[in-house]
Amino acid sequence: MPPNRTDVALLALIAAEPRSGYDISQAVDRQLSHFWNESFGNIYPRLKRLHESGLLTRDTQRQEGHPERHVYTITDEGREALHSWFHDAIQPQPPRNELLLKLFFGRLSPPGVLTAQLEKYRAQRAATLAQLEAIRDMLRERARSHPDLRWWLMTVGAGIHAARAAVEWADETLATLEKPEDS
Amino acid sequence: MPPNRTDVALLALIAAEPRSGYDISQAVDRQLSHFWNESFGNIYPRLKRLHESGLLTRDTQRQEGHPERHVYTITDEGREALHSWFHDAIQPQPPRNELLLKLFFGRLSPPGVLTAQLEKYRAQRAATLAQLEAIRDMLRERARSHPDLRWWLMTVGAGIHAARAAVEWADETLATLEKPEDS
DNA sequence: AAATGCATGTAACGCGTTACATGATTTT
DNA sequence: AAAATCATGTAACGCGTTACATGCATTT
Repeated sequence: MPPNRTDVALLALIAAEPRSGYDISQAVDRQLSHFWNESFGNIYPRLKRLHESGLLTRDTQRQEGHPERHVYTITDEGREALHSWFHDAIQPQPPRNELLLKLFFGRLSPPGVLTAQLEKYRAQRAATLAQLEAIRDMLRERARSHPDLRWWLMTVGAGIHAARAAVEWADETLATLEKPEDS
Repeated sequence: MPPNRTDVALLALIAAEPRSGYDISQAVDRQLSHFWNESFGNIYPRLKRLHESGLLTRDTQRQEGHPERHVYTITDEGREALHSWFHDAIQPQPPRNELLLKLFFGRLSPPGVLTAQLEKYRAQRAATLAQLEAIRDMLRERARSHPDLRWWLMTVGAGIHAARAAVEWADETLATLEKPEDS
């Protein structure tokens, strides 16, 4: 039985360095958020299960005043599972693009509404593009000799290409909407 | 309470023309599959609920030899719900891109594996691109005066832009992987 | 004879989110 | 004094998928 997607994400994060549930949540939000997400209520039970099935070990750190901190480390068995995941075929997530759904049925829409939706979308994607370009530049400067640099640049690059394409498409589409129907 | 995403998709499909559950499943697979999906086991219970809450009417057609066919039509209340959905802000689906997850942790991967994954992805996206371009050309020819043409071309255009960007990114990334680590 | 298509639905399950619950420390 | 941060977890729920269940008509 292939491990589920949350499990492998947790395994990879912990394989890179030992972490607690809280650490993982932070790391996802700070470093993976443009292509991955995990919710609190899912992380903790999953870590528990991974620990129980021997893919992780747990180290409880007691600190005065603070609640206990459970730091997880990957085991050899966990590393094996991680390695086989890298080989596994990628399971594409079923597409659900609500903007495209609205556009497809655009004829049924009240006039003007979809133009507004598209403009908002365009703005969001342009903002993402700028943000990712800034991250890319920052990485090239400050992480010049980090062993993960090339891998990080790849994922940022994916976001940049996608965002750029989205902005171009939105502009093209908005231009079409301005023209009369019989163009 | 805003209707859920499956409900609005069903409403839109039925607003465009009255359909049965089976018809909907077909239409989704044939026309929306590159940006939307619906599963059988979800469509039927949802239609039932939409009917019960008055957004759809149901017309039962009996045919000899065949099981009954339940054709749904949208009501005024349903049309209202649909209109307000067009105004609603788009709920972005939380990102989960497994390929990027693998790449981000690429340093932990057995050598060569990610190159193979990327090549496969590149091939898939290139195939999608060709397919969408064919659909676009076909639409421009055969649906020249269809009132939905412009809307359909927009969604196809989104797919084309996205696929093209994906192929370009994959090529760029594969080129990086061929170079030695210290490039 | 077997496979495919038409046609409808239910049951069980997995996954993940949101809200709930708690409480100290540090910053504003 | 209030808000944010650190830190862990549980409970309830919603959503959607897969598998189950049925059966005729048509095509191969």
